[in-house]
Amino acid sequence: MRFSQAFLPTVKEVPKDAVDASHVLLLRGGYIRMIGAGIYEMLPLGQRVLKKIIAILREELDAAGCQEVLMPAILPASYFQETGRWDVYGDVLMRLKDRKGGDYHLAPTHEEIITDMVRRDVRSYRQLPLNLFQIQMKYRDEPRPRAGLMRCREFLMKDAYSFDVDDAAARKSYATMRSAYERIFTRLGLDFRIVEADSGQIGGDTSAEFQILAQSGEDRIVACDACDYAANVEVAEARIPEAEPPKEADMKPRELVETPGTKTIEQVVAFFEKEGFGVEDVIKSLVYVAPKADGESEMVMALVRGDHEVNEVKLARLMGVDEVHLASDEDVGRLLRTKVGYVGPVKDALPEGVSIRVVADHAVGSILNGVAGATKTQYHFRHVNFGRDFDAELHHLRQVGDGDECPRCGGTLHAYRGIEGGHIFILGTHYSSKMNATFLDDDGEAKPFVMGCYGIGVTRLMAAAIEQHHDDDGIQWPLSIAPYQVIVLPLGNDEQVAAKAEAIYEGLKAKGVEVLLDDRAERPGVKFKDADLVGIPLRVTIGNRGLKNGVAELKMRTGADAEDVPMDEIVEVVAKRVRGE
RNA sequence: CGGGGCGUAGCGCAGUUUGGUAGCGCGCACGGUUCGGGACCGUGAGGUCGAAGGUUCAAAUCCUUUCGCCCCGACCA
Repeated sequence: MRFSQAFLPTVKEVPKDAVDASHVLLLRGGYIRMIGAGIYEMLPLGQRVLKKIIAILREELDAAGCQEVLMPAILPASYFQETGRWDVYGDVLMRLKDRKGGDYHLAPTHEEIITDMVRRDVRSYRQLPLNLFQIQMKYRDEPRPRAGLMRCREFLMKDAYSFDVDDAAARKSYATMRSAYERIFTRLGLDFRIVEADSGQIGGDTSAEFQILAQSGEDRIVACDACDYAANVEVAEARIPEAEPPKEADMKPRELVETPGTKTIEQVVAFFEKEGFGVEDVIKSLVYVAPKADGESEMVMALVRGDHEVNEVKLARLMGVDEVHLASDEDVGRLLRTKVGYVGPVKDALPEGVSIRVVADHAVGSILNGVAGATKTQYHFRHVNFGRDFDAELHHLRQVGDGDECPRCGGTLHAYRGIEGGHIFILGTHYSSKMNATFLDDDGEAKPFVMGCYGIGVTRLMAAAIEQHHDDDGIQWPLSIAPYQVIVLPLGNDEQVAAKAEAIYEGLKAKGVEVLLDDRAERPGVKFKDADLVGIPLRVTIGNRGLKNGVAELKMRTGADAEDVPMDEIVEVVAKRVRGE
């Protein structure tokens, strides 16, 4: 492609609304343009990158035995009504009506449709296993689209769905997809971790996220430095340190202390620190509301050490609900007759007749002579002990963080930020049983398909790759997904230089290399800046200087230095480099 | 949904407090000089100031309503 003919509008100034590196560089580099919140156009360069990613996906999925299908983006409401997601999805679903007033929506994901597709035509175990995938736009009215392609309302997604006869077979499909994903992410040039994760609304018991490590990632994960344990902090566990429970003999008498103006842990610590108490002596008591499916809700008191945070996903699992949220000041006042900030678990201090479930993190069980709220506004207790002063169910309840011990091997966990690039699930019969999708097994019985689903956010990967591969000057595409592999820069207006560049351009094209020739009548500085911004992996520069010595300059986008290559070898050298030789 | 910010030329912004002929930089077009890290000089095109209503002799500027975008939080296969 000739730069002079390319629709490749690069921009010098940073667009006002872009913050993250990938967003800024995709806009500046002429890859995408925004049309509305979370809605983008792909310009030619962006489309080329997408096609590269898609090609890798297709190759690896085909190799894994998957078959590609295409499903409608616009769906009648009936399918999501069958599984209840018409209601569950709430405002995230882009709903619309046709001229007759019928309910439709844009597909945020396709489990129902694929299940329907399979139940129509698959009747026998002999037709299984089956793994179907699609690559297409999906639609979610996100509460907050952000960061360019990172979180969009319309986004390109690859989803695969497996159908098996039983759990064992489903696990096999899952394992196959897991290794296919490892190959895919590796080929995309991404530094990633496979982490244990919460399955969320989609259901199912086994799932893993493919997290792309990046400072700007929305997710927080931990990974062990000694074994391959890695998990999203939502579900991460840490080894419980072998701590002696407090001995009766060491317990001091509990005392009520007036502590005005100490609503936060920080204030409590400041108040008690001259007496030798630290933040790890404080018992943080938080009241949560767990809304049950039947509309009722239960209150629960969750205890963690002062320097720890409650893991709300784990708390919700513990309570058997989808989610929990902190109780409002009013809720707390009504139940415990105290202000938020002075809540505590001490039994004797709770208002008469009040009973509340109390759950605590293991670390709370081993605090000796701790500090806790007195369930009385402006008061705390000192010398509070588990067992003597309060009871609680001990669980893994806190958020795991950097420096915690690995639950598997005792190694050290490190914290990272990640971008969720893929998520694979074993769904079981969650959808198939609701939708009465069954096959006849070899014993002659009708059984629901055992399903799995496997998603990759294609447009998001494009952004994630940039988050991981850029510098101050621009993008540094991995060779496997770069829009062009090589950019040829003739400098100055020397006709011989132009002719030489032309020859190299043609030579590379003839060898199947994807080349961009910057034949614009621009000054050298402009061409260099644009080449760096756009992020083409290999750069061949031809100038007067080199021409005199019979050499072209070859530079990797990621490298610091350029090397001189004899003019008559440059095509072959570059072609080899592109082939990875 | 809560908090904050912003809509003025293709892009980035000033002008709004204190109403009075809409400006700057980049980009774009033309001419000239220049040519290895976003050159310089000259000329020029380009704006119903997000939209609607109101106040006023007069509104980018004041008032009301409304739409959109960004950031933080809540939320999120």
